[in-house]
Amino acid sequence: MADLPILQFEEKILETVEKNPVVVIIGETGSGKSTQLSQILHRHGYSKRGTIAVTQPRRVAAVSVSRRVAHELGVQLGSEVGYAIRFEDRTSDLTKIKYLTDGVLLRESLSNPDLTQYSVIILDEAHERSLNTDILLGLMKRLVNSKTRKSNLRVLITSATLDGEKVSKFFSDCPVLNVPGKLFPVEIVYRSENAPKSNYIDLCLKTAIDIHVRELEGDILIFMTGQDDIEKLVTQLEQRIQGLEEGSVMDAIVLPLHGSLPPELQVRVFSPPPPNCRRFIVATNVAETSLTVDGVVYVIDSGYVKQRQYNPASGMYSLDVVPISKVQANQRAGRAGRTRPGKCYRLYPSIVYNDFLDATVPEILRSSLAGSVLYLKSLDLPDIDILKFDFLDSPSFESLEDALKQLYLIDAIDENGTITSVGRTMAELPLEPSLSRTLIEADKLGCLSQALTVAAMLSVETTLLPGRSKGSEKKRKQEPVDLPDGSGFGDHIQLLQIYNLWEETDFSVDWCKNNNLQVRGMMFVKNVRKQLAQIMQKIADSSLDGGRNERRRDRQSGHDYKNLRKALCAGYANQIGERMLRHNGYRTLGFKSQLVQVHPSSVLRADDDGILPNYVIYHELIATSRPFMRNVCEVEMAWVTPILKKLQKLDIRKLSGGSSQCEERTEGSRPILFPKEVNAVGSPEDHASRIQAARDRFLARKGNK
DNA sequence: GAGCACTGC
Repeated sequence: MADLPILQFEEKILETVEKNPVVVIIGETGSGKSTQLSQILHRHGYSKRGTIAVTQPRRVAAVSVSRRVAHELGVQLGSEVGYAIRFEDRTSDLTKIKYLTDGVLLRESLSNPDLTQYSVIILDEAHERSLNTDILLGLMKRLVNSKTRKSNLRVLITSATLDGEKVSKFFSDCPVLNVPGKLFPVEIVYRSENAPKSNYIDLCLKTAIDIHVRELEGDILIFMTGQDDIEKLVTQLEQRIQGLEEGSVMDAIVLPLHGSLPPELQVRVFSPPPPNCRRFIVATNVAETSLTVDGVVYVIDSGYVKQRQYNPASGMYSLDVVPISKVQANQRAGRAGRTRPGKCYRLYPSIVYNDFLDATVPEILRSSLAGSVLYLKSLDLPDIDILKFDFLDSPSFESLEDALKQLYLIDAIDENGTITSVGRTMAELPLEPSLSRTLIEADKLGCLSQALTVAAMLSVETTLLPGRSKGSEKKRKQEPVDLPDGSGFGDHIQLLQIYNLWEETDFSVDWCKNNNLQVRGMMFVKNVRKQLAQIMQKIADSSLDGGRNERRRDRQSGHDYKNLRKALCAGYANQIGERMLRHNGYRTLGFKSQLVQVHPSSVLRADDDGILPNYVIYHELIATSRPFMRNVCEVEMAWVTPILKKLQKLDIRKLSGGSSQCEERTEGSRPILFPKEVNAVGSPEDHASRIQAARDRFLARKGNK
């Protein structure tokens, strides 16, 4: 600890923080910023008039860093030093340094907008630009300029080299302090411009084998885009390694590493290799920030990453392979220099690197903003127009208006854009707006218990069902599992039935395993459901122990889950599909109609003539090979009609509080015009150009600083 | 008849 670079800057940091409400700290990896900044301020009395908060984008980081700090200070975790993450608050009245996820801090500011309990707020890893961090940045700016909060708040923001100036500018040119890191030098090897074009998996393979044959010992970390490519490369690497002449090179093992890998296989990368054996770790960007693998000396960087993007014009998500940013490329390279000098092989020429964006396009420019806009509306910030909220990178009008329309259709805001009482209740729930609206409706219709289960299952859905790797596919076919089928009504109902069966086994771990369900995922669902139930308890009309009655009612009414489906229809009023005549394609209803299909993984059942229901609600639209509705549920026309009437009344001018499109809006000194016609299109073909346009806007703004 | 990177309340 004594030799951490940041400690040499203690005086300078204190002096700067003393004089300035906001300070940006550029701290490279190994600088010790995450553990030391809070302690420096604590030592010098900043914790006397309030707690020092340090936010982290990830739960594991909040826990592990606070543990380190408690250890360094020689105190019990949970006393002077503690942490707070969802489901776990290990702080007490004694706590002076509190590590928390940025999501938890956002929840806290919902009940105490001035955050008066804190004397200092440190936003750590702000350069990752998570959606939550970006909203916090905007809130912090209001807070330090606020006249109501007199208590002298200090805000520290840690960022990456390439982005510090921008953050400083956002906070009225606040000072920027540079703290060097403690990484070993990493030699960067670019691909030659004249090298022949080649498939990137082949390139990875060739480069990795070259390193193995020519270079000294040390593990190799290879950054790929996804599970498929990883599996292909792993197989090919294993074959090539077997083909090498025995004794000519050291032994080698190849390990895949990605998010959907079962935890027990993930941890393999943390156990050291046998002696005289090189490890090839083939990873997605989990290995960039979330997981740190020791022993890596060589990094191979494909230059690509898979990113999820939202297109507000079509309401559709897509998952695209895009070039990484310079910040990301440097982060990847840094993984080679943690224990000794290393090498990073970039599979692209340096001119390609120079063309990368400085920083990754922030999440706030790539997401549906309904939840965030509802959150901001519920804060009741004085004199605030949501379309003019001061973001570090403002989302497009189109994206904000899309959010407003969605919120209007599910009754969270009225026709003037004002938050409703339903909307306020929704904001209290840690769910996406469609699901929180479903819970409120379900409460009215007497099926809250069921809706709680569906909402909980859907909010962890991705980690739940078995991986789709070929191995497990085979396994599943050999011993077919007997999961319920949603009685033909669709996926929401299936999720409910699965949970109910699990509950009947008294939440048995073995039952999960036998049915190919991820144990940790299911446990998380149970926790989420409990948390949601507690929040609903405070506001619910009906009592919650009615779960059994609900089920009995459903049995009596022939298992049609009518009330639940009706509640879902209210929650997903902005996500309804109407079947086309004579075939099973659907058209989405709403302000931007799309032609879509039910995702093949759905359990929605066709009738005897092979015809699907006339109306369905869907959880999300995802464009892969074609536009699909994922997670659908049958609804009835009678429930849809009133929604269509409401849709016709929609007036975006009123909704956005008078500021319609085409209004001039200044950003810095340069006015930006948003032409009306951008909203008129929305076919999937537009999508690529739309993402490009978003990137261009982002670049233009950066160039304008 | 397709398949999805990573987080978080």
